Amino acid sequence: MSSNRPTIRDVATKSGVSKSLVALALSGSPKVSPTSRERIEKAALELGYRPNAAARSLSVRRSRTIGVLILDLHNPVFAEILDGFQSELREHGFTTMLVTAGDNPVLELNEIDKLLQFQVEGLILISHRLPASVLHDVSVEVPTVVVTRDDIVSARIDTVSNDDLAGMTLAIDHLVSLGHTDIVHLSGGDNPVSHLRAKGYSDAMTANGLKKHIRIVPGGLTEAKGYRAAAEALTHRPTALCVANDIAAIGAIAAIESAGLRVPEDVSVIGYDGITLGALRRINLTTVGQPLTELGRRAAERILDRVHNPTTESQRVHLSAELVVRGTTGPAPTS
Amino acid sequence: MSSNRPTIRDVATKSGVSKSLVALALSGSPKVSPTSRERIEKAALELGYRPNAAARSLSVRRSRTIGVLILDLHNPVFAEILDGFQSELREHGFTTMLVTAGDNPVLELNEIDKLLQFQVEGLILISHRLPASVLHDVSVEVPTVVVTRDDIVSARIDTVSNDDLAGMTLAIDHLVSLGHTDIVHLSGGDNPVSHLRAKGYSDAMTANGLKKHIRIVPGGLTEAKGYRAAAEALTHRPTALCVANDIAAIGAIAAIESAGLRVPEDVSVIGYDGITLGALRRINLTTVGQPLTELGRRAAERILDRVHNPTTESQRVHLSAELVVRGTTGPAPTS
DNA sequence: GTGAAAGCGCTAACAC
DNA sequence: GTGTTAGCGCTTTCAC
Repeated sequence: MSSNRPTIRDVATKSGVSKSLVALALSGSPKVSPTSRERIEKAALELGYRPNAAARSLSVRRSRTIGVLILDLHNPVFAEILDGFQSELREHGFTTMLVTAGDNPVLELNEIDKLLQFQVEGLILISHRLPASVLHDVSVEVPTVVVTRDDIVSARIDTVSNDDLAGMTLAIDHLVSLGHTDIVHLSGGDNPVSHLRAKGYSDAMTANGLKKHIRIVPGGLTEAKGYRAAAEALTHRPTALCVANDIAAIGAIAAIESAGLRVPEDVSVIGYDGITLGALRRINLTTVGQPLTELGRRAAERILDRVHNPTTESQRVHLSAELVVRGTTGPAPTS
Repeated sequence: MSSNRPTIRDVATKSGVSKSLVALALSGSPKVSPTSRERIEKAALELGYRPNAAARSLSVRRSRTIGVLILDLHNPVFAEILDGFQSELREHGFTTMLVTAGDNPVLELNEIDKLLQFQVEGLILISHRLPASVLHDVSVEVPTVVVTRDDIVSARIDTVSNDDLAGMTLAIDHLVSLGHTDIVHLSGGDNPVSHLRAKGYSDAMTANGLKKHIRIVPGGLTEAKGYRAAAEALTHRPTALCVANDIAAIGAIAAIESAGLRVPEDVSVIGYDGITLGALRRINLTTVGQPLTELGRRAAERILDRVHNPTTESQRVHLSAELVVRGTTGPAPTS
C-alpha cells in the first residue's frame, strides 16, 4: 500500500552516508565518528525512522520474541501468571507475543503454528490441552515451557507447575480435620490439570481411609459448570465440596445457596488456584493457593535459559501450593 | 543459531522444482500442474516446512497483523472486548499481536513502538492513557482505533465506545427514582474514561435538581481503590454510591459491609461496565452494562475497514449502555 | 506450467 | 571510520 515509511536507506541519503554506517550508528557502535552519528541520529529523528522488525529478524535470524499461548483470558489465574513473566522477559530484551484460542483445540494448534511462523525463539504454553505428541513436535523446533501442567515427559520440554497432587491432599486433609467424610469432588473436565486434581482427590481420600466415600461429579473450569456440577452433587447431600478451581467453586457456592443451603454451615466448599480477585474478598473462599506470579517468573527464567543454551536438559519446576483457610469451610454438620 | 528450519528452497530441491513454483503451489495458484503440486506438497509436509512470516512480510510489505494494546488483563472487561475482535480479525486472515504495559504510560508508548516495528497494519488501543498528541502521531502511520474512549478528536482515529454520559444518567435516574438524593460518586481516578463518567454524574445530578448534593470522592478502577474511596465516602453517610466501574463497586460493597452497614438496605451501590464475572452473580451488582463483546466486534470492523480503504474518514462509533437492575440498589432508607 | 532474477529492509563480513 | 557487497526467505514480474 502507501507504505512509505522511511527505511534505513532514506536515513542514509538524508544524512549523506552509507546504509551500513547508519546501521552501525543506530546500533550504538563505537566505531562511528561523533559527527556522523549526530547527523544520522538527527536524520532518523526527523524522518521518523523506525527499524523494520521483519527485516531485522530475517537478517539476523533471531526474532527476540517469545510466543505465549493462553487458554482463557477470563480466568484471572492467567493474568497473574502473565504478570510474572511479561516483565521478566521484557527486561531481557524479549517481546512477548500473546495469543489465545478460546476453547478450541484446533485453533490452539493453529495459533502455535502462527507463532512459529513468526519465528518466535521460545514458546510458553499455559494450560492448553494439546496432546503430548504435538507438544513434542513443537519442542523440537523451539524451546518450550509448559506452565501449570507437569504430565509432559519430554526431554525437550520444561514444565513449571505446582504440585496438584500435594495441593489436593492439603484440601482433603483440611476437610477431614474438620470432620468431613462425605466429600465430593467437582472435577474440571477432560484436561490434564483436572485429571491430576481428580487423582489427587482420590489418592487423598484413600489415604484418609475414605476410599468408599470417593465420589467425583464431572464439572468444568467455569463458574457455570461449577454451578451445574454442584447442583447435581447436592442431590446426595455431601457435607463438603472440593472443587477443581476457584471460579467453578464460586459457581458451586451459588448453587448451594440457591438450594437454600448455607456455606459453610450446611456445606463446606474449597477451591483451587488462589486467585486474588477482588470479588473473592466478599465470598471469602477457602482454597489451595498456587504462587501464580512466581509460576510466571519461573517460566520466563526457564525459557530464557533454554534460549541461551539450547542444549541444556529440560527441567521440571515444582512450586508448592499452600492451604488458604478462609470462610467457606467449617466443621461438618453434626446431623 | 541452529536455525536449520527448512526453507522454501529446501522444498524446491527436494521436489525437484524451482523456488518460485513452490511459492505458487503453496499459495494455491491454479497455474501449477497437479503432478508438481502433489510432489511439492508432499515434500513440504515431510520437511515440516513452515513459511517464514518475517520474510513474507518483508516481501509483500504487509504483515496481516493487528497490534492490540490492553491496559490491564486483570479487569475482565478487557477479556470480553478481546473476545469481540479476536475472532472477527481471525476470520479475515489477520493475526492479533497483544501487548500490555501494566500501569506504566512510558512502557505503553514503548510497546506501541514495538508493535509498529513489527509492521502491524492497524492498532487497537484499549483504555490507555496516552495523550492525544501521541495518538495522533501514531495514527498517521497506521490506522488506529481507540476503544472505550471518545475524547479523541482526530480525523485519523476511529473511536468505539459507549456513551458514558448517557450511561451515568441511567445510573443516577435509577437511584433518584428510588428516592435517593445523597448520591456520592466514587471516581475512577485521573484518566479519560473516569473523567467522563464523573462529568456524567455531575450532569445527571444537576438535571435532577440535585446540584447541591454533588459529591465526588477520588477513587480508582481497582477493587482496593473502590474499598478505600467508599470508606471515606461513608463518613458522611450517603444513601447511595455510584461507582466508576464494577470492580471498584465490589470493593465499595466490601467497605460498606465491614462498616457494619447493609447493601442495599442502608446504602445502595451501582457500578459500571456490566462484566459477566461469575463472582458477580453472588454479589448481584446493579450496574450500567456496556455491550462489551459488541464493542470489540465493532473495533475489528472499523480497523478492517480502515486497513482496506485507508482514505476513509474516521468514524466515532457509539454504542448505548443499558441499566441492569439487580440486587445492590433499593429504596432510599426512610431515616 | 515453469524457472530466472530482482527486490523487500536490514545486518555483517570485508575492503579501503 | 566508512562504503561495498552479499544474503536472510519470500513473492512477483517476466521470459520461455
